[in-house]
Amino acid sequence: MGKKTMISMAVVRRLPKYYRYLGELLRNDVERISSKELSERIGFTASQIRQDLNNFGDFGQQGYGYNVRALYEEIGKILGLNKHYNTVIVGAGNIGQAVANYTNFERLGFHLLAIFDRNPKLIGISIRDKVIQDVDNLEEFLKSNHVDIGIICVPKEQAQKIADIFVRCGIKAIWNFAPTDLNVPDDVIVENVHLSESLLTLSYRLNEAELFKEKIGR
Amino acid sequence: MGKKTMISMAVVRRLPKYYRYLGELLRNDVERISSKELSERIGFTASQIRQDLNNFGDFGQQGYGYNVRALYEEIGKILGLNKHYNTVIVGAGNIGQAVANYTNFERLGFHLLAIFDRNPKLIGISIRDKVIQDVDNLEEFLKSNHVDIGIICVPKEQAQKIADIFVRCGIKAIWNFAPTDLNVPDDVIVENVHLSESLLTLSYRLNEAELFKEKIGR
DNA sequence: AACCTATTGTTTATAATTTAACACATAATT
DNA sequence: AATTATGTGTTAAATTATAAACAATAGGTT
Repeated sequence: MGKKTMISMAVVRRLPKYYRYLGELLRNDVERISSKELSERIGFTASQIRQDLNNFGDFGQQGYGYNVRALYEEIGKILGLNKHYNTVIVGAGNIGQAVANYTNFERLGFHLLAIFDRNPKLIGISIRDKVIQDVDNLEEFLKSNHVDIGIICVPKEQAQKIADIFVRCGIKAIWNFAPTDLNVPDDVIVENVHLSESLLTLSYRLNEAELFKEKIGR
Repeated sequence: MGKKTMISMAVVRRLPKYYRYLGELLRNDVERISSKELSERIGFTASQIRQDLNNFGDFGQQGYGYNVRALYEEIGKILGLNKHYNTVIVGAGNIGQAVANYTNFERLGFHLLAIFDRNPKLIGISIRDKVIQDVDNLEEFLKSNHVDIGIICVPKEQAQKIADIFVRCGIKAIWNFAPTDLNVPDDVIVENVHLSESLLTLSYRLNEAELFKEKIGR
């Protein structure tokens, strides 16, 4: 029987939240937890939690629940956190610097190899021991260093060009902060962080009640 | 007949993307567009586009399609972009500064009133003409200034405390960059930007194939 | 040791979301 | 002016996601 059913994105996007909550429980020395109790904390139904976890294995035990440490570690493995990733950031503006400085990523196994920019005023400056390099050297760098994840923090006009370089150099995962949709082959994964879209969603929700009040009014 | 059916989040989260694509079309002097053509560009089905838009009104015309400018403006209104919002940022670290410097938000109508931090080394420094203030003055500031959106960019340990202040001062919308879930009353909207969760999702997807290869193997 | 309780993994039911179908209206064409 | 194309709004069908139900099993208790 061919390939196991792939996991839906709905499930996948909940995994990091499980991981976060289990990490907290672990730090609070909680040894075991039932789907019901986790449900009350995390805000998913107990049923959903059991179903989500069962996509990946039988981690629980009847009458007992889940061992917090074991489950935490299992989900870590599922998320690929048992491995190490090399990353580069392209674009050393505000977002690029923010990402570069977020030391927690390093702790999770995401190692920043280099930072690139095209602004001569930034090239040469150091961020966390990394000298910002000229983006013209990006392709050469990627050819002589193994990079797992390329992080795009340039303005949207330049984002596709950077993505093309990443693809050409064999990078299979792109974390994209530019407010645009990148065009890449099917075997390359793009994860977008679109701040504007998040803000506009907030703005929508802030106005939703009023929006429909008006509609009914007329 | 009571209240109009609320719009599902699935739909709402697509609205900013419509807005973005329509803005691009507008800048390229495209006058009209059909759901089919938009579908090919934006990557949603034509059917979905028509259904999404129809939640808010009859914006199209049979045999013609949608007028790009009119639709762009309509969606802008739906997103609440015909209004003006006052915002404050709490936390002037890397992310706080990145958000503060993102001038595009200003263009969309989100006006930054003030920035707060508790670090004495940051207090007094200016970011885009705003002097970083002591977070101890936050509550007082909020009482004498109308703020629509509170932006939390502090470490997770302090995030709830800031959220409590926001709530106490009547703020109804919080944009949260701290990697934690905030506890607020039902009438307060929280929009999270959880960078770690985004990165872990990417990491998961990068490993998914391998994950199930192993599973089958045993 | 037998029984009761807790809690899982899994199946079944319900709800939400997405896609397809199509009647009908407008625009373009002959 | 009549006819054909296009393309919407809307209803129906299919798919996906979530929640509920429950049999099975381990742990705790008398």
